[in-house]
Amino acid sequence: MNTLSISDLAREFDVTTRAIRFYEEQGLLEPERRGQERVYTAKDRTTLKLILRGKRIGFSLAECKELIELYDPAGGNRKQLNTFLHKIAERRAQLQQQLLDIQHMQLELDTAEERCQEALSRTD
Amino acid sequence: MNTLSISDLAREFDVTTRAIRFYEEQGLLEPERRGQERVYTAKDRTTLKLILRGKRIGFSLAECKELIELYDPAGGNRKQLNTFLHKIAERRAQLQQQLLDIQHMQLELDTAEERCQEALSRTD
DNA sequence: GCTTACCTTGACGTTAACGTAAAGCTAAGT
DNA sequence: ACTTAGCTTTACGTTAACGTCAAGGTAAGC
Repeated sequence: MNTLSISDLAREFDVTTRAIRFYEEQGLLEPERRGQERVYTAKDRTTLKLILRGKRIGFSLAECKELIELYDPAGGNRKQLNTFLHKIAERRAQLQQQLLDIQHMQLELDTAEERCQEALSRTD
Repeated sequence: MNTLSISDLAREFDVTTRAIRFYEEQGLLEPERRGQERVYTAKDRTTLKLILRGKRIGFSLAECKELIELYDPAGGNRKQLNTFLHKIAERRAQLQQQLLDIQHMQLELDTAEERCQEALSRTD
């Protein structure tokens, strides 16, 4: 029986136990109980991984929840799947824009650095 | 005299006038006044563009302010420039991770979609 | 039996980035 | 004179995602 405690999970993914309980409170996780302690399985661990991945991409917890529910009930609802594929497409577009923005800034910072170094060299 | 009103700017960049005033309140913008009305120049417009670009990348307003100050005083401080190049590097790494995360999800959603379509085809 | 470590719930606090009235000035059109 | 449109400041409200006590239960080791 490969089960995990809440702090096992917290350590592994570098989040606080408070955060994990919060995800449960929001309905993203439902671990079993041994007495009143939470017991996490490999599936819960996968779910948490999904949550954190979703967050990194910029999804809200509510959106992460939708994402998770997409995997659970053996795929009942086709419409939700499409709306979510749409959301992912949006994120990709946003990522593309971010890439452009960063490249833009990089260029401007490069010239700023040049000006700065020129000014410094004149001080010598 | 190519000057802009606050709602000109708001329209052009699709932000509210409240947001623009907030940026000023936080010290990111300092437009001139005609009477008590704000008057924006092309330079202010560029600054706002920088702010919004910074935000898209994920910088906080405080960080955006640092960014702006990098261009202003004819480049005085070498140290700040380096710390900011560092921050940009961090954002690029984060972007890379986001790309990976999105690819990951895309794969998983692809298989989820397959399962879903299988299930649907069996219903026929 | 006492300490230590880890777990629980409950509830209030926090931060960023604005939203949203409230209350009023001003210039333009009718 | 009246309405409309756009501008102003002041100030309280909002949302997400936790942080941070408070107060206590439990199991292990000495």
